[in-house]
Amino acid sequence: MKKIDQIDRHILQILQSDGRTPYTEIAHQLGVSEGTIRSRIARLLQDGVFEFVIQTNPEKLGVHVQAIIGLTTKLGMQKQVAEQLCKLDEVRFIGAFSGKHDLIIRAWFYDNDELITFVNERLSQIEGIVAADVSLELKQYKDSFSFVRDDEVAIS
Amino acid sequence: MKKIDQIDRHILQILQSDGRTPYTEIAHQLGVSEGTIRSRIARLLQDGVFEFVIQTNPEKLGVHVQAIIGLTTKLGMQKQVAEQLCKLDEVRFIGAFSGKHDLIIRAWFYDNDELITFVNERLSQIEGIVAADVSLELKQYKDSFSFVRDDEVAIS
DNA sequence: AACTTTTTTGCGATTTTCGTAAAAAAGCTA
DNA sequence: TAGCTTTTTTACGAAAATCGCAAAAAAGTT
Repeated sequence: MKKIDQIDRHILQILQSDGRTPYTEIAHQLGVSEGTIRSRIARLLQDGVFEFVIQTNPEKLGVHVQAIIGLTTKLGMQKQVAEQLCKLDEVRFIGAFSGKHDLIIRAWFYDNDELITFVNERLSQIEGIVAADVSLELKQYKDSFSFVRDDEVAIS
Repeated sequence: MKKIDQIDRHILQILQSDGRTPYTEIAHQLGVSEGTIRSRIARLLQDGVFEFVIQTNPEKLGVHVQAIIGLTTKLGMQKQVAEQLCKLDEVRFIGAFSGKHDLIIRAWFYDNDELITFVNERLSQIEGIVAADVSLELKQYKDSFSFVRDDEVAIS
């Protein structure tokens, strides 16, 4: 995989604020040709550096309840539990962690009922989960998923 | 704000797997005109239902360390702490929660040194943080941020 | 049923993307 | 460093997508 340079970072920075910016526009901003932007984006996608996606606003879709759940798993069953969890649409994040909990997941629900049902019926049926520590999200202050720091892009 | 219907959900579902799908292509898949897709997307963006963004792969950008940190804040200072944290580029998620921790944040770093520096120098300088409980991410199984369940989109 | 409002469609003009070959730049070797 | 190879950028016509907007259709109201 080729090294990512300043031009690449600049492209990523522009796309993280609007993933649909035309290549011609990016080219104009960076002072290079459209073809350059095109081939670089193709390479970055090829190398799996980034993907074009959308970020939906949960509230606007009626998703009023989000939770972070710390899970304790039976020794040796962590991977298997994670794989089961991956299948669930309500679960948006799953990670293995050092610390109090073996797995930490983040999930979203239309309402409290759905959350309760999830914990009582869905989680309890997954073999290998020993304990679940639920934290209800009361307010979200920030949520981003693209990592190109402003100070890493030279101002041109 | 207008109600979101099946066509809107279908549009969102397509865009969540490729945020750069041409409107003509979406129109073709749904059997409506390009103009319909265009006006609906304009409305959804207008209403703040979703945004076009990119998702970067942390590892590919040299971000090898991610952590979830549970924070305990001094009573009445939670909002103020959250606002300070928002300014930090390393912090990708901040939420207020019920449960053991008042705030839970997720942050990313190039290496362990940066994480240590973050906890010791950055966090410690924020007025109102009483305790920080760090969990290191060992492996990520899933991470998505668009909520349109497959079963909510009628197969056409 | 008649009227109003909203949504969809159609289509030409404009803009963007795509394919590709030539030019330029960057690397490499002796 | 000159000469050669590989990679990247540029240029530009063809194809495709987006845009602007007016007419038609559909949905909602009284």
